[in-house]
Amino acid sequence: MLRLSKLTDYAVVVMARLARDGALPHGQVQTAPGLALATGIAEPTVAKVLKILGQAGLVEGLRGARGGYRLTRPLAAVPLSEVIVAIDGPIALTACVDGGQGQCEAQGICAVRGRWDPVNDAIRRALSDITLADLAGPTRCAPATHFAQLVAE
Amino acid sequence: MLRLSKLTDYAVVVMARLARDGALPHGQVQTAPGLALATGIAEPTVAKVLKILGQAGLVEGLRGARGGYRLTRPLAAVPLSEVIVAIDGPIALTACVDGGQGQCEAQGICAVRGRWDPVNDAIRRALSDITLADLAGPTRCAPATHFAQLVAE
DNA sequence: TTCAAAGAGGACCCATACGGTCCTATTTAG
DNA sequence: CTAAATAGGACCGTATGGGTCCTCTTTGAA
Repeated sequence: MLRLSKLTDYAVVVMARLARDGALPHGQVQTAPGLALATGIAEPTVAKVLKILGQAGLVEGLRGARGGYRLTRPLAAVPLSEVIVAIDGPIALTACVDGGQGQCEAQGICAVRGRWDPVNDAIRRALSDITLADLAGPTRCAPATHFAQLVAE
Repeated sequence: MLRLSKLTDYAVVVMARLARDGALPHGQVQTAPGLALATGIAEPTVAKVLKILGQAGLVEGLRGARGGYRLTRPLAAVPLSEVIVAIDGPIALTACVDGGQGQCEAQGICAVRGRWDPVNDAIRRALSDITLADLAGPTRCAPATHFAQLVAE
């Protein structure tokens, strides 16, 4: 089954939740424990995902008390491919295209050598054309600057 | 790293080799040991791949002495997606789209529920538009009905 | 008629990768 | 000064899949 890792799935859910709760660029922040509660994902896992997303620059972490995370870009500006690369690493369907380092032992007789590139490009293109906004759908709630929105959870 | 299984990679190589050596529909057959030698892939692994491809109807196995395998369709009529499905199973990037059976524990609060379908469709479309002929490249040798072609290997 | 060569169909083992957890250090608001 | 939160690791158990092997069936040829 060609599938992406669970962590990537979690990352999409978490980022969608950040947007929904108003943790937009230069907005308020959302804590990892809070996101865990809101998404139903275990808290250490949420923390791990957010740390990785932070290293990739997709979210911004504010340390200290009253710290938390917020997006660095609106969801519509984040292609899905970028999240996958951040969590899973480069998108390359076969090992033999990862640069010249891992020399394939059968390269002398391999009939398809170098021909996977169009396939990888097609996949990357498909995943780049979809943004997290497409996955998250319309934000049902206005940015939760209203207290009523918060307690309604 | 979003990648397909090694077995799928092997399958493409083996099928490309079948075509190259003239094991076309209604043509001569090619044995698993012979293909292993020709491709550099271990013989039990080649046999395993061919058995799976046979179940999927992508190759035809002829039993008995002088038996072997041949393609059931020319490479240009085999989309890459079909090989991936045969070896890896259905193409679905996340678990939550595999029908209703594996109910996601967070389905009540999941913000992206049901929105992965366009992503999966895009991937499937990209992989369906590429045929094995694209991956194998031009067949350098004419179908090996000439004995000279065979011994030249 | 017998034998050898080849596919069909499983069962099985093991290494790797990944999910998941936890620990410690650092930062910062109150 | 303390509590709350992120940052950055280390660590472990399990599940998946790659790879091998064994047995049975089929079939051409001696």
